[in-house]
Amino acid sequence: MMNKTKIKRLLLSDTPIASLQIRGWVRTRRDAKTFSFIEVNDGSCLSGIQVIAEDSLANYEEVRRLSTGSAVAVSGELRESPGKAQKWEILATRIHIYQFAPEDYPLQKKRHTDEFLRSIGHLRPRTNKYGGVFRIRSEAAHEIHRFFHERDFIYVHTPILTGSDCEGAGELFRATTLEPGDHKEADGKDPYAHDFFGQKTHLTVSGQLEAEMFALALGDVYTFGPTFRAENSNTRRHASEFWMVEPEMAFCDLAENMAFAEAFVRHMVAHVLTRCEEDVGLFARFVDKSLLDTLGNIVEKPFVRISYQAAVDILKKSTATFSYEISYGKDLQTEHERYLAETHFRQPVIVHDYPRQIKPFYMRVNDDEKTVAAMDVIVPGIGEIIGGSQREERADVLETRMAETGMDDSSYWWYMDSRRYGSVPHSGFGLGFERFLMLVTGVTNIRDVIPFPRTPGSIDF
RNA sequence: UCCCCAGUAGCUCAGUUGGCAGAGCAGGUGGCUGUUAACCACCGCGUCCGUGGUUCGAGUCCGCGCUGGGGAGCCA
Repeated sequence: MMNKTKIKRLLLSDTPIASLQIRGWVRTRRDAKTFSFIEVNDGSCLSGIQVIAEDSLANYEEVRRLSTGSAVAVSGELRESPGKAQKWEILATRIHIYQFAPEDYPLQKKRHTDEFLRSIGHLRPRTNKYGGVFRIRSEAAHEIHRFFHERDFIYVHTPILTGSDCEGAGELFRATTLEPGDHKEADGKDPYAHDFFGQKTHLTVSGQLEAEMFALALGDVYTFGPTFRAENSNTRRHASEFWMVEPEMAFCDLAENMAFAEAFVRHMVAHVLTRCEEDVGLFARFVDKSLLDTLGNIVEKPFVRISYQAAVDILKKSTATFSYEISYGKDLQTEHERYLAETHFRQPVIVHDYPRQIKPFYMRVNDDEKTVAAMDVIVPGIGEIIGGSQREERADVLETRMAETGMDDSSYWWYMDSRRYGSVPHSGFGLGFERFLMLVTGVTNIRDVIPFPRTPGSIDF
């Protein structure tokens, strides 16, 4: 059996090839008098390759019936194409048909709406746009690991199942083997005593606290995996299951943290621009005309850095009208963040040093006692893509903060321990992987950068 | 969870003051052609989201529900 060749490799060839085989799916077929043009795509890249099927083929009558979506193996010769639109084509010597796609194949040779394609999520990766999204997703995921590995970060697999009652970020999904009725316990005892882990258990909302423990042992670490939020968020920027990249660095303060976050985002954008050029080109042409400008801007210009106080001052002075009042001590609203990144600065902005009362317990209290060493990276079009902070390393201050934010510190004894035995300044952040993908593709709905998205009321496929 | 918009052929949509359900694409047949979102001719294609109401008559107006989308909140 002849080995199959990926179309991606063939298109890069600088010489004809006498004999090869490709396997893929028919995108379109056009008939000429004595032969047929078949465009075959195998998913390895955006482009397909043009196959010339002459009427001398043994099964030419069948070949002429090949429809969009049909699966084939084509053996033949790679030769220069006399046509204008492509350099190479394959002159077929044999076409094996795995299966015809019948006429009710939902994907046509035309533009479909994203809404329709979501309803056929099992087929949409066969389209140009979604093939591109998921090739870019794969390339970016791979590069994240390479980026950290190159910088001597240790990759930590933090748990998906957690016993922490509250990790300080959002609503949690319950994980249980109990049946719904079993949760009632007549004698007033903890109903979860009989559950699988003997206590209330949830899906993780962040690997940060566990990552901190490893940073305080291994220096620089990161996690990259799924996280779950049971929030009833119905927006194009939220999903119930999404992936986060969370570096955590010992001996690192907020300024170093911000510098690292910026370097990370810029590296990733630059990498996608060069390594996924063809797919990014598709998005720049059909999805977001300003995509290349936006991404070039991110790669070339340093991010703006302003304190929360300065951001509030800018917003107060601005002539723009906001539906939410802006005042010191209140969190920035989406409209405020968008104004900063899209109207005022027109480039990514890092806002830092937020009021302590609007931020979680683990963020380090600054010397002014009023603010914490937090930072958010806001990018045009997406909003917040990174949230991070320097962590509170002082045990007594941390205890105060936990009390202040109404947390039960008994379940965090292990977290507190890390502040008793060789505690050091350390920092980290979380990058929403899907939001990054929205940024580099121009895709405006998070459901369209996740293979099988989970959102409130929707868990098909 | 709140506010707004939408749901008509396989897909994308039009459908006027309420009066016989339409087009393009896809599919089928034939023609033409080193074509490339091919082209030309002909053919078929409907639970007008569901439900109740108003009316001589509802795709169209009204109530309720379902689904999808956008915005907000929450957040990454």
